[in-house]
Amino acid sequence: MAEEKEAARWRIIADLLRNDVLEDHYQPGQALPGEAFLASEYATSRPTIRKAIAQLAGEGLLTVAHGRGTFVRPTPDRRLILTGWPDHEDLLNPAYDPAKQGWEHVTVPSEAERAQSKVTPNSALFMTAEGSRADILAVRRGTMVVYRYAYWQHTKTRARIHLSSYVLADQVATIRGEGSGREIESHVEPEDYYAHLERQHGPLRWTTSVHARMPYGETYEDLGMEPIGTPLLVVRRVMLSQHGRPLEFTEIEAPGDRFEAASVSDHHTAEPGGLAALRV
Amino acid sequence: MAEEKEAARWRIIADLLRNDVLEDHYQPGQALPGEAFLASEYATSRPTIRKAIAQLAGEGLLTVAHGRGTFVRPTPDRRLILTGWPDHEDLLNPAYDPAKQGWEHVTVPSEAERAQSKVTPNSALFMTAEGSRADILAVRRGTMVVYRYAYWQHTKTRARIHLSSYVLADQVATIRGEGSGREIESHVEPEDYYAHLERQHGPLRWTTSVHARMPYGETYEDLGMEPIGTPLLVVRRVMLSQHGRPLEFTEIEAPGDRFEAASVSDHHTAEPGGLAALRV
DNA sequence: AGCTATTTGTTCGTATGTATA
DNA sequence: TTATACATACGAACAAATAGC
Repeated sequence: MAEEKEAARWRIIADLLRNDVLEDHYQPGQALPGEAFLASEYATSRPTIRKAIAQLAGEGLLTVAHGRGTFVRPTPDRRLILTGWPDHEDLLNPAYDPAKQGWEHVTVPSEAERAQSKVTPNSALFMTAEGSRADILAVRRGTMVVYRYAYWQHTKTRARIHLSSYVLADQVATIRGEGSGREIESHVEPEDYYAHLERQHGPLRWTTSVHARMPYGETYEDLGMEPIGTPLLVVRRVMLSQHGRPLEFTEIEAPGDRFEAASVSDHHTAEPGGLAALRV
Repeated sequence: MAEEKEAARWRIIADLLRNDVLEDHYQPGQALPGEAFLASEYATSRPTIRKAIAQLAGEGLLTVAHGRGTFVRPTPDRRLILTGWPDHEDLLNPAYDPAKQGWEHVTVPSEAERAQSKVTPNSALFMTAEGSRADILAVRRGTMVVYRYAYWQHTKTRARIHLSSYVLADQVATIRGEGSGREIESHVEPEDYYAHLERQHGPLRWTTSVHARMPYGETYEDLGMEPIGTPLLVVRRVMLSQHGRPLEFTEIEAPGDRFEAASVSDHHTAEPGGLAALRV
């Protein structure tokens, strides 16, 4: 017969605490007993209690606040990011006003630090495509693209998102030479990117994808996320020529606990209430 | 002027190690030096190193294996879950064969444990709606629904997903009485749920939503996920009557590092290669 | 404003257990 | 079997953030 190998103590305690949280033994927002109290309660040491709490925080169930206590994490309603709408706007167009969807531009902490940088929100920067950017646009690494970005904040809920866009550079500019000797002559203004691409390649096709990953680095602060236990939702919309060639893609990064992506089969009926959702 | 408050040592080390990983200083799959070595390398203690490593594991960058070492987590290609297709099949229909999409039924660890349970995959169980299930179907908690579930495994990649479905019980059965004295007379077989609902309420409308959360409990084992640092991708497809009344919804839970949800604007062109994607 | 009590955060040393090669 | 690696656990001390007076 199989020996009953007992689980680690911190795991047992985590299971007990998780049960208490899921069974509404503690209400959302409510503080748990202090670590010292729990340690004596479960006849163990503080490090063991902390390990159990860290586990539940990583599962998104608890939030730990230095000097204040440990709390059951409230689960806010998720705002909608509506995909698959018939019309596709250039959200990174400098002339685009997010206010009509209930959003406003914001400056995030990491931007404030590098204020002297060359890149600024909604400006267009020529750079080389690397990694997944190159893959999505189906070009070699090193191919030139135009990068634009912005941070938006939802006016009511103050939830933030990060938007970025990559346009194949040779679609909007003439590039001479190679490497560092490259010369770029832009002949399309960022205000006209989408109109220009549609004239050149229309009718356009679009694909949308949604995935999730764990955030790291400055993303937490920039998007005002919980430092642990919250995934990052990534929505990508790719513009394709009628022959299937990728021309541009827009990426939205949003805190996974505050947003969901949704689509409806019928666009003529039942628009979810007014400014509630972001259409992308 | 602002005092430079130094970050915690484990945080500094985590930043350094993260840089090494992201800069491909260590290759995916490669082992990092042992904890003891790193501790002496950074002139600190093993617990501090472990804290830094735990942070990066939570960010999905490292995988720690007991007795083997710490490794850079390989990022597998994500399989597609294609949403918004014109046809909507009942994936929980006992007659539905997942093999035609390249999948097979599997029994997961938590099922094996409760083998004597009344619920079995692809059987229909009458139960009461609670929490988000009730919200999605827009019914009061306690309203009866029919619950079905299954676990599928992708034949090639062995990636697993969890499917479940909830049908409003009064659509497929007659319910007499209240509470525990309730009597249920089912007059539609699970094989005919979708056809029956379409006859009663067609033409149908559909919405799809995608969100992410952190998994907990047995989900890790059941879906064969990394125990930390991987979000759970949740895809929900809701069947609505033409008047907007929710009748059923299907939910897919998938490991966030191995799946993404995608949709295309044009269904007539460029189906992504054969059996590659799950259409939902 | 300052002081104090409370609570979580960081770090170390140390010991022992368990999985893997 | 042995060596190596990670896992668990305890105790202790001090730092830092917060709340209340």
